[in-house]
Amino acid sequence: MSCDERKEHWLDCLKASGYRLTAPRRAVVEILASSSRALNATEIYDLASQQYPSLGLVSVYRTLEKLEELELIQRVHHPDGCQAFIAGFTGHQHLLICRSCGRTQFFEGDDMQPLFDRVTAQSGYQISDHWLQLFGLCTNCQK
Amino acid sequence: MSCDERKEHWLDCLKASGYRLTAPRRAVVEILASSSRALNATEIYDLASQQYPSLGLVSVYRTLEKLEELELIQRVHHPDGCQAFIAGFTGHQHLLICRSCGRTQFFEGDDMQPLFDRVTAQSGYQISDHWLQLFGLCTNCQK
DNA sequence: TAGTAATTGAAAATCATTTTCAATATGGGA
DNA sequence: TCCCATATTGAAAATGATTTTCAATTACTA
Repeated sequence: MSCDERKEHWLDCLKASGYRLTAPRRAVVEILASSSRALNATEIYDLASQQYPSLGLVSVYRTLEKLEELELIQRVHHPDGCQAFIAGFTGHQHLLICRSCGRTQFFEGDDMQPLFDRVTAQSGYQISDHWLQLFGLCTNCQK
Repeated sequence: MSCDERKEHWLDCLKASGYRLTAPRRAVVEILASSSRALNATEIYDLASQQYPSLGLVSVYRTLEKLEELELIQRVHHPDGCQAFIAGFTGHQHLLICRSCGRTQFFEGDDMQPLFDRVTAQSGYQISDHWLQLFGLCTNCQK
């Protein structure tokens, strides 16, 4: 899915959920759908303001709220600050984050089920959700 | 390691790193070393104030900073708010957190190395750190 | 025990987020 | 196409968490 396709998909989802397609929402979607690193509200505001100067920071927060509710974006928790968001198009995914440039991508080949089963057997917990992120240096930043 | 042993261990570590053992630090260590759920600065402040009323919230923040630096505690990121801390005595560990009561424990039996190797092969990233948390219901809260 | 430097708590400053509210703009229906 | 109900907006104020500043205090070494 290209950035443009993703953007259209997000706008479709917003609309399908009864939300109006407004200029502030388009501006936020535009930025976040095409970012390869997690951005927080202020960063999105700064970037989107360049194209749409009258944008308010509050609208960024409100749009993030809706995109998260629709599971179109997910929260990224860095070891220190949190509250950044990255696009994710099939609900929950596992992240691989570059410590140096912030580039973020998803990875596969990780079936967590065997681990969940082992932990359930050991602890008795009923596991409903999980959270996995890897940090490192991307190929560019290793040079 | 019992709570008391953990507490003594933390105080030893602080001392060994050149930090002074003061009443506010003892109060924070007392609370956090014996908590089975992650607590944030305010929660620690409220609990510790009961025993040591003149404690300042700022000292809680400063003590958390040092305990984290010494890797005696680790940050817990809930899907929503973050910034809570839990005791962890061998550096980084994987958490299992009850969504209902907040009880937090560590789990084992999860060798992440094969996964890291697969992801490295696929992505070229040099993986240096990771972050794994499971959420669910503990045996008590399933009733 | 004395002296000094680390540490303290209160207050102010800062920063992120949420709430309030009157003005505006979207999109369904005439 | 135009109207209108109402969702949405941005500004400002309120809130909440964290950090900084600073003079007073305290821990610990010599």
